[in-house]
Amino acid sequence: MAVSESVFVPPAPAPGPLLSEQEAMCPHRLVLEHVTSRWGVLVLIRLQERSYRFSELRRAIGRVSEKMLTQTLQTLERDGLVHRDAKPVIPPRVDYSLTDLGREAAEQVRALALWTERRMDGVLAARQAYDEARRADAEARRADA
Amino acid sequence: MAVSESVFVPPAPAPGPLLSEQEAMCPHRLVLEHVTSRWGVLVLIRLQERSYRFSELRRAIGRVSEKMLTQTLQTLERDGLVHRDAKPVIPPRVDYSLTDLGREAAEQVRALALWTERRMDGVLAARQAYDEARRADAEARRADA
DNA sequence: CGGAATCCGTGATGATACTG
DNA sequence: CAGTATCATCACGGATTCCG
Repeated sequence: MAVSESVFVPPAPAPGPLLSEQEAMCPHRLVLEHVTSRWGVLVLIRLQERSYRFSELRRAIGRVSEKMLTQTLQTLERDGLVHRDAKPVIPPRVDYSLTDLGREAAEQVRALALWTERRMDGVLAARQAYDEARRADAEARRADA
Repeated sequence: MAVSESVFVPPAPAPGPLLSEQEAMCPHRLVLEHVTSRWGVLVLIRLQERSYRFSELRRAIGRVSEKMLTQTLQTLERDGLVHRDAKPVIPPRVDYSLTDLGREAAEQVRALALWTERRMDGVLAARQAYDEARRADAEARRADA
Protein backbone atom coordinates (compact mmCIF):
# COMPACT_ATOMS: atom_id res chain seq x y z
CA MET A 1 0.00 0.00 0.00
CA ALA A 2 3.02 2.21 -0.13
CA VAL A 3 2.55 4.11 3.11
CA SER A 4 4.83 6.77 1.71
CA GLU A 5 5.95 9.17 4.40
CA SER A 6 5.20 6.90 7.28
CA VAL A 7 2.11 7.74 9.20
CA PHE A 8 2.01 7.74 12.94
CA VAL A 9 -1.17 6.88 14.76
CA PRO A 10 -2.44 8.25 18.10
CA PRO A 11 -0.45 5.98 20.45
CA ALA A 12 2.80 7.34 19.07
CA PRO A 13 2.32 10.91 17.86
CA ALA A 14 5.89 11.24 16.67
CA PRO A 15 6.26 14.03 14.12
CA GLY A 16 8.23 12.68 11.23
CA PRO A 17 10.56 9.83 10.42
CA LEU A 18 13.95 11.47 10.16
CA LEU A 19 15.64 8.14 9.54
CA SER A 20 13.48 5.11 9.93
CA GLU A 21 12.33 4.53 13.46
CA GLN A 22 10.55 1.26 13.17
CA GLU A 23 13.50 -0.92 14.02
CA ALA A 24 13.68 -2.47 17.43
CA MET A 25 17.15 -1.27 18.26
CA CYS A 26 18.41 0.22 21.48
CA PRO A 27 16.52 3.51 21.81
CA HIS A 28 19.61 5.62 22.27
CA ARG A 29 20.72 4.67 18.80
CA LEU A 30 17.64 6.51 17.56
CA VAL A 31 18.49 9.66 19.43
CA LEU A 32 21.95 9.41 17.98
CA GLU A 33 20.42 9.26 14.53
CA HIS A 34 18.26 12.28 15.21
CA VAL A 35 21.24 14.25 16.41
CA THR A 36 23.54 13.16 13.61
CA SER A 37 20.87 13.40 10.95
CA ARG A 38 21.64 15.55 7.99
CA TRP A 39 19.74 18.62 9.16
CA GLY A 40 19.88 17.85 12.85
CA VAL A 41 23.60 18.50 12.90
CA LEU A 42 23.27 21.83 11.15
CA VAL A 43 20.34 22.95 13.26
CA LEU A 44 22.12 22.19 16.51
CA ILE A 45 25.23 24.02 15.42
CA ARG A 46 23.29 27.07 14.28
CA LEU A 47 21.19 27.28 17.40
CA GLN A 48 24.32 27.08 19.47
CA GLU A 49 25.24 30.63 18.54
CA ARG A 50 21.84 32.08 19.33
CA SER A 51 18.10 31.74 19.04
CA TYR A 52 16.65 31.73 15.52
CA ARG A 53 13.30 32.29 13.91
CA PHE A 54 12.04 29.68 11.49
CA SER A 55 12.75 31.36 8.17
CA GLU A 56 15.88 32.88 9.52
CA LEU A 57 17.16 29.44 10.38
CA ARG A 58 16.09 28.20 6.99
CA ARG A 59 18.11 30.88 5.25
CA ALA A 60 21.08 30.38 7.56
CA ILE A 61 21.29 26.69 6.75
CA GLY A 62 20.48 27.06 3.09
CA ARG A 63 19.05 24.44 0.77
CA VAL A 64 16.75 22.90 3.28
CA SER A 65 13.10 22.55 2.42
CA GLU A 66 10.55 23.94 4.86
CA LYS A 67 9.25 20.48 5.33
CA MET A 68 12.54 18.93 6.38
CA LEU A 69 13.37 21.81 8.65
CA THR A 70 9.98 21.53 10.34
CA GLN A 71 10.37 17.80 10.68
CA THR A 72 13.86 18.09 12.08
CA LEU A 73 12.86 20.77 14.56
CA GLN A 74 9.87 18.78 15.72
CA THR A 75 11.93 15.68 16.25
CA LEU A 76 14.57 17.57 18.18
CA GLU A 77 11.89 19.32 20.18
CA ARG A 78 10.28 16.03 21.07
CA ASP A 79 13.65 14.69 22.17
CA GLY A 80 13.95 17.69 24.45
CA LEU A 81 16.91 19.25 22.67
CA VAL A 82 15.19 22.24 21.12
CA HIS A 83 12.80 24.70 22.70
CA ARG A 84 10.01 26.13 20.58
CA ASP A 85 8.60 29.47 21.58
CA ALA A 86 5.51 30.37 19.54
CA LYS A 87 4.24 33.88 20.15
CA PRO A 88 0.52 34.34 19.48
CA VAL A 89 0.87 37.45 17.35
CA ILE A 90 0.04 38.45 13.82
CA PRO A 91 2.07 37.73 11.83
CA PRO A 92 3.14 34.56 13.66
CA ARG A 93 6.55 34.56 15.26
CA VAL A 94 8.27 31.41 16.45
CA ASP A 95 11.68 31.30 18.04
CA TYR A 96 13.79 28.21 18.34
CA SER A 97 16.54 27.78 20.87
CA LEU A 98 18.47 25.02 22.57
CA THR A 99 17.51 23.49 25.88
CA ASP A 100 20.22 22.53 28.37
CA LEU A 101 20.16 19.05 26.96
CA GLY A 102 20.38 20.47 23.48
CA ARG A 103 23.35 22.62 24.37
CA GLU A 104 25.21 19.53 25.52
CA ALA A 105 24.35 17.72 22.32
CA ALA A 106 25.36 20.73 20.25
CA GLU A 107 28.76 20.81 21.89
CA GLN A 108 29.43 17.21 20.96
CA VAL A 109 28.25 17.74 17.43
CA ARG A 110 30.23 20.93 17.12
CA ALA A 111 33.39 19.19 18.25
CA LEU A 112 32.86 16.68 15.49
CA ALA A 113 32.23 19.39 12.93
CA LEU A 114 35.32 21.29 13.99
CA TRP A 115 37.41 18.14 13.78
CA THR A 116 36.15 17.56 10.28
CA GLU A 117 37.13 21.04 9.28
CA ARG A 118 40.55 20.75 10.87
CA ARG A 119 41.37 17.45 9.20
CA MET A 120 39.83 18.27 5.87
CA ASP A 121 43.09 18.44 3.97
CA GLY A 122 44.12 15.07 5.35
CA VAL A 123 40.91 13.63 4.02
CA LEU A 124 41.35 15.27 0.64
CA ALA A 125 44.87 13.91 0.38
CA ALA A 126 43.65 10.43 1.27
CA ARG A 127 40.98 10.66 -1.39
CA GLN A 128 43.45 11.61 -4.08
CA ALA A 129 45.68 8.73 -3.12
CA TYR A 130 42.72 6.36 -3.13
CA ASP A 131 41.43 7.51 -6.50
CA GLU A 132 44.93 7.42 -7.96
CA ALA A 133 45.50 3.88 -6.73
CA ARG A 134 42.22 2.70 -8.19
CA ARG A 135 42.97 4.37 -11.49
CA ALA A 136 46.37 2.72 -11.54
CA ASP A 137 45.25 -0.86 -11.10
CA ALA A 138 42.24 -0.37 -13.33
CA GLU A 139 44.86 0.35 -15.95
CA ALA A 140 46.96 -2.64 -14.96
CA ARG A 141 43.94 -4.89 -15.29
CA ARG A 142 43.31 -3.50 -18.74
CA ALA A 143 46.89 -4.35 -19.69
CA ASP A 144 46.19 -7.99 -18.83
CA ALA A 145 43.50 -8.24 -21.44
CA MET B 1 15.53 6.48 -17.00
CA ALA B 2 15.31 7.00 -13.30
CA VAL B 3 19.02 6.95 -12.54
CA SER B 4 18.34 5.02 -9.39
CA GLU B 5 21.48 4.59 -7.34
CA SER B 6 23.34 7.52 -8.77
CA VAL B 7 26.11 6.64 -11.18
CA PHE B 8 29.55 8.12 -10.94
CA VAL B 9 31.64 8.61 -14.01
CA PRO B 10 35.43 8.33 -14.36
CA PRO B 11 36.43 11.79 -13.12
CA ALA B 12 34.95 11.00 -9.71
CA PRO B 13 35.26 7.29 -8.94
CA ALA B 14 33.56 7.63 -5.60
CA PRO B 15 32.23 4.28 -4.37
CA GLY B 16 28.65 4.91 -3.42
CA PRO B 17 26.47 7.86 -2.56
CA LEU B 18 26.09 7.38 1.16
CA LEU B 19 24.00 10.51 1.36
CA SER B 20 23.82 12.45 -1.84
CA GLU B 21 27.10 13.97 -2.85
CA GLN B 22 26.06 16.01 -5.81
CA GLU B 23 25.42 19.19 -3.92
CA ALA B 24 27.95 21.96 -4.18
CA MET B 25 28.36 22.51 -0.48
CA CYS B 26 31.50 22.98 1.53
CA PRO B 27 33.37 19.67 1.19
CA HIS B 28 33.83 19.14 4.88
CA ARG B 29 30.09 18.91 5.26
CA LEU B 30 30.31 15.79 3.15
CA VAL B 31 32.93 14.19 5.34
CA LEU B 32 30.74 15.02 8.30
CA GLU B 33 27.88 13.19 6.61
CA HIS B 34 30.04 10.16 5.94
CA VAL B 35 31.16 10.02 9.53
CA THR B 36 27.72 10.58 10.99
CA SER B 37 26.00 8.35 8.48
CA ARG B 38 23.90 5.58 9.86
CA TRP B 39 26.47 2.83 9.47
CA GLY B 40 29.50 5.07 9.53
CA VAL B 41 28.93 5.84 13.18
CA LEU B 42 28.61 2.19 14.11
CA VAL B 43 31.60 1.10 12.05
CA LEU B 44 33.87 3.71 13.58
CA ILE B 45 32.83 2.79 17.08
CA ARG B 46 33.33 -0.91 16.49
CA LEU B 47 36.70 -0.53 14.85
CA GLN B 48 37.80 1.57 17.75
CA GLU B 49 38.04 -1.50 19.96
CA ARG B 50 40.01 -3.54 17.51
CA SER B 51 40.46 -4.68 13.93
CA TYR B 52 37.60 -6.63 12.36
CA ARG B 53 37.09 -8.92 9.42
CA PHE B 54 34.24 -8.13 7.07
CA SER B 55 31.67 -10.69 8.16
CA GLU B 56 32.74 -10.35 11.72
CA LEU B 57 32.01 -6.65 11.56
CA ARG B 58 28.72 -7.38 9.87
CA ARG B 59 27.66 -9.66 12.67
CA ALA B 60 28.90 -7.27 15.33
CA ILE B 61 26.81 -4.42 13.97
CA GLY B 62 23.81 -6.53 13.14
CA ARG B 63 21.08 -5.75 10.62
CA VAL B 64 23.33 -4.24 8.05
CA SER B 65 23.28 -5.57 4.51
CA GLU B 66 26.56 -6.56 2.91
CA LYS B 67 25.99 -3.89 0.36
CA MET B 68 25.67 -1.03 2.80
CA LEU B 69 28.57 -2.22 4.90
CA THR B 70 30.75 -2.45 1.82
CA GLN B 71 29.65 0.97 0.69
CA THR B 72 30.24 2.49 4.09
CA LEU B 73 33.67 0.91 4.42
CA GLN B 74 34.67 2.04 0.96
CA THR B 75 33.60 5.58 1.62
CA LEU B 76 35.43 5.68 4.92
CA GLU B 77 38.48 4.12 3.31
CA ARG B 78 38.45 6.69 0.57
CA ASP B 79 38.23 9.43 3.17
CA GLY B 80 41.32 7.97 4.81
CA LEU B 81 39.59 6.93 8.03
CA VAL B 82 39.63 3.18 7.57
CA HIS B 83 42.47 0.94 6.48
CA ARG B 84 41.69 -2.09 4.36
CA ASP B 85 44.09 -4.98 4.50
CA ALA B 86 43.28 -7.61 1.89
CA LYS B 87 45.35 -10.76 2.19
CA PRO B 88 45.70 -12.67 -1.08
CA VAL B 89 44.83 -16.06 0.34
CA ILE B 90 42.16 -18.64 -0.27
CA PRO B 91 39.65 -18.18 1.17
CA PRO B 92 40.01 -14.40 1.01
CA ARG B 93 40.64 -12.58 4.24
CA VAL B 94 40.20 -8.85 4.62
CA ASP B 95 40.84 -6.94 7.80
CA TYR B 96 39.54 -3.47 8.51
CA SER B 97 41.07 -1.13 11.02
CA LEU B 98 41.20 2.56 11.78
CA THR B 99 43.87 4.89 10.51
CA ASP B 100 45.20 7.65 12.76
CA LEU B 101 42.70 9.98 11.20
CA GLY B 102 39.98 7.42 11.75
CA ARG B 103 40.88 7.01 15.39
CA GLU B 104 40.43 10.73 15.90
CA ALA B 105 37.06 10.63 14.19
CA ALA B 106 36.02 7.60 16.19
CA GLU B 107 36.79 9.38 19.44
CA GLN B 108 34.52 12.26 18.52
CA VAL B 109 31.76 9.95 17.43
CA ARG B 110 32.15 7.83 20.50
CA ALA B 111 31.88 10.87 22.75
CA LEU B 112 28.61 11.66 21.07
CA ALA B 113 27.35 8.11 21.42
CA LEU B 114 28.28 8.03 25.08
CA TRP B 115 26.55 11.32 25.67
CA THR B 116 23.42 9.96 24.04
CA GLU B 117 23.49 6.96 26.30
CA ARG B 118 24.07 9.07 29.39
CA ARG B 119 21.24 11.45 28.67
CA MET B 120 18.82 8.88 27.39
CA ASP B 121 16.43 9.11 30.31
CA GLY B 122 16.31 12.87 29.96
CA VAL B 123 15.29 12.42 26.37
CA LEU B 124 12.68 9.83 27.23
CA ALA B 125 11.21 12.12 29.87
CA ALA B 126 11.09 14.98 27.38
CA ARG B 127 9.31 12.78 24.89
CA GLN B 128 6.65 11.76 27.36
CA ALA B 129 6.06 15.39 28.29
CA TYR B 130 5.86 16.34 24.62
CA ASP B 131 3.46 13.56 23.73
CA GLU B 132 1.34 14.28 26.77
CA ALA B 133 1.14 17.97 25.92
CA ARG B 134 0.06 17.22 22.38
CA ARG B 135 -2.54 14.77 23.56
CA ALA B 136 -3.85 17.36 25.98
CA ASP B 137 -4.46 20.15 23.53
CA ALA B 138 -5.73 17.79 20.90
CA GLU B 139 -8.43 17.07 23.45
CA ALA B 140 -8.95 20.74 24.20
CA ARG B 141 -9.44 21.43 20.51
CA ARG B 142 -11.99 18.69 20.35
CA ALA B 143 -13.88 20.28 23.24
CA ASP B 144 -14.21 23.46 21.16
CA ALA B 145 -16.14 21.67 18.49
C1' DC C 1 34.75 -15.54 2.23
C1' DG C 2 34.72 -10.91 0.43
C1' DG C 3 33.02 -8.44 -2.59
C1' DA C 4 30.63 -6.51 -7.38
C1' DA C 5 26.60 -6.04 -10.00
C1' DT C 6 21.74 -5.98 -10.60
C1' DC C 7 16.91 -5.49 -9.61
C1' DC C 8 13.52 -3.31 -6.94
C1' DG C 9 10.38 -1.53 -2.96
C1' DT C 10 9.64 2.14 0.12
C1' DG C 11 10.82 5.96 2.60
C1' DA C 12 13.23 10.21 2.86
C1' DT C 13 13.41 14.62 0.50
C1' DG C 14 12.04 18.59 -2.09
C1' DA C 15 8.51 21.70 -4.86
C1' DT C 16 4.27 23.43 -4.80
C1' DA C 17 0.05 25.05 -3.11
C1' DC C 18 -2.83 26.16 0.65
C1' DT C 19 -4.17 27.83 5.60
C1' DG C 20 -4.31 30.91 9.71
C1' DC D 1 5.48 34.28 8.63
C1' DA D 2 5.08 29.66 10.09
C1' DG D 3 3.56 26.03 9.15
C1' DT D 4 0.44 21.73 6.86
C1' DA D 5 -0.94 18.87 2.92
C1' DT D 6 -0.20 16.74 -1.35
C1' DC D 7 2.42 14.97 -4.80
C1' DA D 8 6.52 13.45 -7.62
C1' DT D 9 11.12 11.67 -7.36
C1' DC D 10 15.12 9.52 -6.35
C1' DA D 11 18.44 7.48 -3.21
C1' DC D 12 18.85 4.25 0.52
C1' DG D 13 19.22 -0.10 1.48
C1' DG D 14 17.67 -5.19 1.17
C1' DA D 15 17.76 -9.55 -1.58
C1' DT D 16 19.74 -12.05 -4.96
C1' DT D 17 23.21 -13.59 -8.01
C1' DC D 18 27.82 -14.10 -9.75
C1' DC D 19 32.91 -13.86 -9.45
C1' DG D 20 37.87 -14.75 -7.66
